[in-house]
Amino acid sequence: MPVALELRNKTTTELEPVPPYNFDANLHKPSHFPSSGDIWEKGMYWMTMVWNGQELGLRFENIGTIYKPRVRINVYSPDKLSKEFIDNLIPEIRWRFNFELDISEFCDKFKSDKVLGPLIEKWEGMKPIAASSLYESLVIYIVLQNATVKRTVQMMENLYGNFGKKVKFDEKVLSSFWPPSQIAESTEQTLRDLKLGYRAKYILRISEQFSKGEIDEFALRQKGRDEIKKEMLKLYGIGPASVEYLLFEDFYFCGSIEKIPPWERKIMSRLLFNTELVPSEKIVKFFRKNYAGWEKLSFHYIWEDIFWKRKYEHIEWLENEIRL
DNA sequence: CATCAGGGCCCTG
DNA sequence: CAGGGCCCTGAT
Repeated sequence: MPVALELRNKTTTELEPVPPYNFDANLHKPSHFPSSGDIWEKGMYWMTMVWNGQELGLRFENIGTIYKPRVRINVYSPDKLSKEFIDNLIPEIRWRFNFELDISEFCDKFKSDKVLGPLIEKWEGMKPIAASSLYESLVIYIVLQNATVKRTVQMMENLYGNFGKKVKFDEKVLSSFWPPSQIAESTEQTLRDLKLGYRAKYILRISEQFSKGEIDEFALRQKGRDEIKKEMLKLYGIGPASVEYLLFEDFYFCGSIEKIPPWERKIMSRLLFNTELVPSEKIVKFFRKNYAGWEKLSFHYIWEDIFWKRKYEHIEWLENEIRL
């Protein structure tokens, strides 16, 4: 493992997300698998980012409240960054951490709801957060496929170790992503040796497409849900389950649920119906009936809440559903 | 020891 | 449109 790249230069800025914005519930998603690419503590968040081919370290500090949100952001880099670079970076950060989306209507509408009310009380201002580039998200969804958490983590860390870099900033050493070309110039066998299995082909092809500039993430952000869905399904290795994640977590569409993965189905059956396993349609209908227009975001509140609980207390039945 | 499912997707018939 | 095959790993 090579020594970490030192990011000695620091640029600081302060930004104001659209309220309500819940710093901790947005910068940390306890349901996600652990990664060496970021660290969360209450009120503070560190992560790596590659922007215009430049490795960066980001540190977010909460200096506001839910209703008057304000975030201090340190951008760490090997050398001093130009004003142009920073001016370019800021809107991207605003997008990736979903500073712009206004969910006040959702919070107001359901704050007295029997199920959502108490959760909005706790997590008001929680939204979907991409944090990653589209390319990086696609890689993540591919290593999630047909794998347990442990295996996903293994694949992800193998990729970081082989193609990514370690960067050091603010006393933290974190893994940073690689540019798509890095994998595009690699081989399927190299990826298979990293234990990616049949996913090797998917990641290779998608890396090639991104490296050739065939996918314009910024243009996609301007398009509607159905068009994005159609475009993403064209990608080799991206099917309905991955698209379901993409539409919500990366493009921030908070409505309609179309597909529920098996483990989410089990956990939701338990939470909503106190039954071992109900049909997916029943869960979909529940959300459509009660939270039309906000189905996915509602799901998200229920989902992350149980994983927040899991951080601090042992939940026997849940442990049995999460295969490590 | 063998078998199998797991936070899917592709390909074939 | 259903179903087999695919990588790897740990559980049985």
